[in-house]
Amino acid sequence: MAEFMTGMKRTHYCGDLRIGDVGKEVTVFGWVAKQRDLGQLIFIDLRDRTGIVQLSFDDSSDRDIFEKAAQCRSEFVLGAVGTVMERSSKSDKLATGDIEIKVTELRILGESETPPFEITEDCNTGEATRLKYRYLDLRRSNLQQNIILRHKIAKATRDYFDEKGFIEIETPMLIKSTPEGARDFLVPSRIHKGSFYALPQSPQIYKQLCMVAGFDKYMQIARCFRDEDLRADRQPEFTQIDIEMSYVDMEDILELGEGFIKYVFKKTLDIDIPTPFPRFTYNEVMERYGSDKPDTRFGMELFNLTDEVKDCGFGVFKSAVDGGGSVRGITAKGALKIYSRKEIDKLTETAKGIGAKGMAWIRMTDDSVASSFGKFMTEEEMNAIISKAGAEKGDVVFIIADTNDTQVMSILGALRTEVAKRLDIIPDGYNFLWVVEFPFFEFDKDSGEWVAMHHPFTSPTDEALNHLEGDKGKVYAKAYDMVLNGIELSSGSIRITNPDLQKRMFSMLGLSEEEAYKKFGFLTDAFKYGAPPHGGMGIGLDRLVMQMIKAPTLRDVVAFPKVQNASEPMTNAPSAVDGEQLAELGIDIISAEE
RNA sequence: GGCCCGGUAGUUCAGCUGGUUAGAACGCUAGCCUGUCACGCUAGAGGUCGACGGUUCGAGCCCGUUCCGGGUCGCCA
Repeated sequence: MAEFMTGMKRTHYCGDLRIGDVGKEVTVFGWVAKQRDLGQLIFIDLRDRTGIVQLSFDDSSDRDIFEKAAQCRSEFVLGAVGTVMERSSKSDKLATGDIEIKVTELRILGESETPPFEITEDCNTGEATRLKYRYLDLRRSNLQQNIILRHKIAKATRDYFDEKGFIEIETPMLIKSTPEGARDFLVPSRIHKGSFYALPQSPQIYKQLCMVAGFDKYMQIARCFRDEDLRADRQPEFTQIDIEMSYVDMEDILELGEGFIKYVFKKTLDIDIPTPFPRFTYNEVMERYGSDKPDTRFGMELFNLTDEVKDCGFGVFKSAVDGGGSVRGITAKGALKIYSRKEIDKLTETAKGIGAKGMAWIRMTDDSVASSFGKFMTEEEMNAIISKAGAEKGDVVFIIADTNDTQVMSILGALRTEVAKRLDIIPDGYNFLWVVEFPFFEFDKDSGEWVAMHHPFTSPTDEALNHLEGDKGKVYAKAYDMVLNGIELSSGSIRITNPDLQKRMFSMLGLSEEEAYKKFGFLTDAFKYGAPPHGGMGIGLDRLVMQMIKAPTLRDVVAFPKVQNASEPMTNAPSAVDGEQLAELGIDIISAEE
């Protein structure tokens, strides 16, 4: 039977006790991490969020306490009063290894069934089981440290922006659905049957209205929701450090963002991040890394073979070039041993999986140049390719050709990361960079139309204003992404505040004036009453924490995450609700899709 | 929705070409043990081999379907 803690008051956390505390009478609380019963001597490792301290029990002192200690099992909750003693045999594995508590009063405050997995730092139990018992998983010190670091980062974030004069403003969670971009999570209204709120994908519109309202500098650690499929770095609900400020241009925001990163890394990890961050245009990162969020911790940059092969005898290359596309490649240095023919075939399959029609290759062995297409090439052509590739003995070259240039680059971008992981050549470190000058429009091959790459309030560059209605492929946006080690950490833009320009943008996006007003009228109306120029950004807090501690997945930095099918294994959300609840909301029928 | 990987004791895994009673380690239970700290020793309990169906004299293993988990593509303005 569990006992009451009446009269006990904690004097110390377990992990805080040191040799200097010897002789003190202390009271500690925690969980039994381990009990070792040696017959007439019992040790209990007691754990709380700060660490572990050893309790010792001696048969020759108090018989009742000793028997109680013998009953203790893993994860029992204990309260213990005792004297801090220097250990006769010390442990260098614990921070508290020099001391132990000789217990004079012991209470079992909560018993525990045998837990479904051991609560240890190096627990290798499958994630599914751990997520089902997330509250136990979270007892593990490494996960606790993650969550505590997250708290510190959030605290540092508020401190930084507070110092810079930002005001944290809460924006609503129940908002109007605007079906652009990601899918909204919908919330039915009881009072307005048949109508729905949406959960915010970001506080975008409200923070812009805060600028119109005159708050000048806004920030919020804001929860955001997107009803899209999950990834290791994507959860349907996530937290964004959301920022907006008035009377700024892009430079001001980038500087603020860099300052923020520098501050947070220094405050929480004591790491110096050099600023300013390198800056690349969108076109440059695509050409060099095949990605709009490149990992620059390693090289293996893309090269362009279009000129070298435009007249060659290899039909695949030639027709790609003739069709308006390109032929590009990457060179994997010293990869010959790893990329056997069999491994190349596997990589080809990977490439096909991400949209490649095929993959050409060259293996630079000691005495020959083996390739999948050599027989179609003259020696000069082959030499030109090898020279452009910078390939030497021991290297393997991968080449992709397609009539779609962007496709070629992004496939190689994906292969570049894949190969680097396989070769294990990615060094530790934090490589920040900005990607700027994003194209405003993207040509959608399926529909044959130009579609916006950003939300419709993103400002085009000053230069683009002159030819907005001209070549859409040449219009660039005042948009910027902060990238860290191949992950998009932050995205932002300078907004349109000029009603005429906004009208032009809506019409270019194929939105009629009526439609635009229906969807965003409240914002464009607001801009009629004096809108300061403004811009901002949203920094993914979860991704930032994940990168800072080098966690492989977001689930390691979110206390109660969702799994791949968007459910929550502990509570089994989402779940069916009863008919009465639905009726009250005016939702009578749920029609099955199939 | 597509593709890839996985599911055997509480946990992590092994299980040969389909063949007798499905194993190991840790954990758990009981007993012994005065300086352990991955305590040690002895004994023991613990299994719908994810589920359903099929092939077979015989299925953990082969086939089909399905469920669950992970990754990824689509998707994420």
